[in-house]
Amino acid sequence: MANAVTPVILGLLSLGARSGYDIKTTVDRSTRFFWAASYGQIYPELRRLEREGLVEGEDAPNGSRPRRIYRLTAAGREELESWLRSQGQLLIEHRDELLLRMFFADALPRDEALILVETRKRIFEEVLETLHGIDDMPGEDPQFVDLVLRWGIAYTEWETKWCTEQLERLQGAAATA
Amino acid sequence: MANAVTPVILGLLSLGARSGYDIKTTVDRSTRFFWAASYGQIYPELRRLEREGLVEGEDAPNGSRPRRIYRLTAAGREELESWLRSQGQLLIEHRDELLLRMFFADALPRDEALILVETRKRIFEEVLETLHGIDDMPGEDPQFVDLVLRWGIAYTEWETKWCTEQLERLQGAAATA
DNA sequence: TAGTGCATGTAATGCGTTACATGATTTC
DNA sequence: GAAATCATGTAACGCATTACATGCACTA
Repeated sequence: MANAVTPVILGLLSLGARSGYDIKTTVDRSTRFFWAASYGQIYPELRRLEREGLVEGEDAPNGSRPRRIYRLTAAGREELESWLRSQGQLLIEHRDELLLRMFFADALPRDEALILVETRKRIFEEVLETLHGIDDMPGEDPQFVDLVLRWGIAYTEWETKWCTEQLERLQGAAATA
Repeated sequence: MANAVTPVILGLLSLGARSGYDIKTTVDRSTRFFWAASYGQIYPELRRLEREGLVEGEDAPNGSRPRRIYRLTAAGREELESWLRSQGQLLIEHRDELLLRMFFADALPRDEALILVETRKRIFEEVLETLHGIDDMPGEDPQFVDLVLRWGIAYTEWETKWCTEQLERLQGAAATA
């Protein structure tokens, strides 16, 4: 995989032919929660993948508005499957500024520190609404696409639950202190 | 906050004076799970923060081996607190290649797709061991530092539990199909 | 005395995001 | 007819990682 968008492009095309614009739109509704992608990566990579023979582009203009949809070639599907089966080190990288703030919350008075936990809870509640909105969208998703959406909802619910529990615990401790 | 390491540096110095090397070592045992930092960021930023008067460096060589430890100034503490209290958009960004693979697992035969879930479970079990190792390290942590470590352990346990449940569900579904 | 850990530092590299440019089509 | 959406594309920018350079101190 040449770069970070490569598997996203091959993967999304395995679910159906799409334009670069479609890929970006789909990413923004699905993988962006754990794997983002921008136009600046997608368009150059599509052309590179076509040169390499992993995808095939076809002009499909809407009237005189240009449009090019890509489909996976046999070689592209093989490449995708080989990535899915690969054993190497897989990347997990989180940047979570809310956690970072909680980590240093000892520098604040206790009541203000607790607000940070409340804020985290509120933000995940908002994410949960977004995810339910996606879940309610019409159309059947492939099984594992759906599985990952379930994961997102379950994870987000877990986060809000954790915040609630910790707030109770910390506030309880304050009462008995 | 000028860049991504700034809050980490100010935050860690709020817990005690440290050298750049110490900061990197501490980050690698703590925040790196949700906020990484490299030497290439830390050393230049320490000097910038000193120029700005947010930290104060003092030479503290070990024999003839040079060493410089930094402490937070009053201005630095204010900057940290103001960041902790800031209301703006806070960044949450995940890159999780294991989830990405699960998302596209429909491209594989079912039994191989399930292996991806098993792999995810195994990897989080390994992370859990790492975290227990950190937890077992001697020394008292400040309350919120400890809270975030608890978070890490609880989150990782949740991940393994989720994988176990989904494997059971998916294997059960296969049996009745 | 060889290897590991302590300690600082930077240059090169690689990469992704942001911002901008352009223009057609659909919707209100 | 204005605004939003569809659609493609790239140049500039910012930023973090990687890799390298250097050298002392401790320990097996």
